Amino acid sequence: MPELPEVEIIVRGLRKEVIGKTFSDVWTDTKKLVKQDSFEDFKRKLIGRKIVSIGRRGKNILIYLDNEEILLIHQKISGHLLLGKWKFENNVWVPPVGPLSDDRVNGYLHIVFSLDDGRQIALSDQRKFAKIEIIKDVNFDLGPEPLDIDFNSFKDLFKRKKGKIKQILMDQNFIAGIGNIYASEILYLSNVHPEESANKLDEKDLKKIYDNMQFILKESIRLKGDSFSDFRDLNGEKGGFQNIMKVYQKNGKECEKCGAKILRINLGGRGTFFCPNCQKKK
DNA sequence: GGCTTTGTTTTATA
DNA sequence: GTATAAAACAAAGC
Repeated sequence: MPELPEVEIIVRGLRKEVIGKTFSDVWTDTKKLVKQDSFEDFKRKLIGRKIVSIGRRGKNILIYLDNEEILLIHQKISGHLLLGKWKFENNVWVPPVGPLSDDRVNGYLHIVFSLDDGRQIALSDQRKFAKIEIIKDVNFDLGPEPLDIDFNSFKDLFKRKKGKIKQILMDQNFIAGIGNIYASEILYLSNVHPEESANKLDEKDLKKIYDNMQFILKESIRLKGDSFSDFRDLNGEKGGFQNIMKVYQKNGKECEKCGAKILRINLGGRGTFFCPNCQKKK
C-alpha cells in the first residue's frame, strides 16, 4: 500500500526520468479513475503538456505541467505507476520482457500515459481505487510532512489531542503520509500501545515516536519501499521494507524483542498489530 | 458469499 | 462548534 516512502520512491524515479517530456496520448479502460473531468476533457487537457517538475505532498504525486496546472495521482491501495515501453496490440498493452511482464501485479493497467520519447507511464491498479485529476493549486488540507517537521513542532501538534495514538498518526490532516503499516511499525519500535490516548504520552514517548517515525520512513525509502502487497517501483521491481517489518501481519509470531506472541486487534476498522508485552498501556 | 484488505470521505456521536 | 469515532465506499481475492 503506497504510503509516504513508496510515493517518494515513485516521485524520485519520475523526477529522474520524465522531466521535460511531453504527454502525447492517454488511454484508459476505467474512465472513472479520472475525477471531476470527463475522461475526454482530461485527455484533451493533458495532451501536448510538458512536464516541468515532479513533487509529493503526503501520499499524493504531483506532476507539474507547463501551463501551471498539476496532474495529481493518488495510488490509494493497490495502484502503482510504472515506466517503460509497452506495445499496444489487439487492444492490449504488451509489456517488455522483465519485471513488467513477469510480475502479475504489474499487469493491471488501467491508465496509460504515452510520452513523446516513446515510453509510457502506466498505472497498474488491481482494485481500481486510484484517483487522478488535474488541479490548479496545491492547497491541500493536509498536516505537515513527517520528514520535514522538527521535534518541537511535532510535539506541539499533540496539544489538546486525546484520541488513540495510532489513529492520530494515520490522520492525514494531523500529519501527512503515514498509513496502516508504518503506524504499527513506528509504535512497535517506540514501545507505545496503539490504543494509548495521546494525552497520556509524555515528552519522552513523543520523542521516541518522532525519532522512530523518521527512522522508519527513511529506512523504507532506502530499501525502495514496502512490497508486502502490490507496490513496485517504476521498473516494476520490489522494494525491501517488508523484510524488516516487525509486527505488520505477524500476529501469532514471536516478538523479536521479548518472545511474546504478536497480537492483532481491530482499531478503527483497521488491522492493528503490536506486542502486548513491549507495548503496554499506561 | 461474507470477510478482508487500505485510504479517504461522509455521517454520527459525545 | 469541535473533536473523535464509526460507517461507508471503492474492487477483488479467498
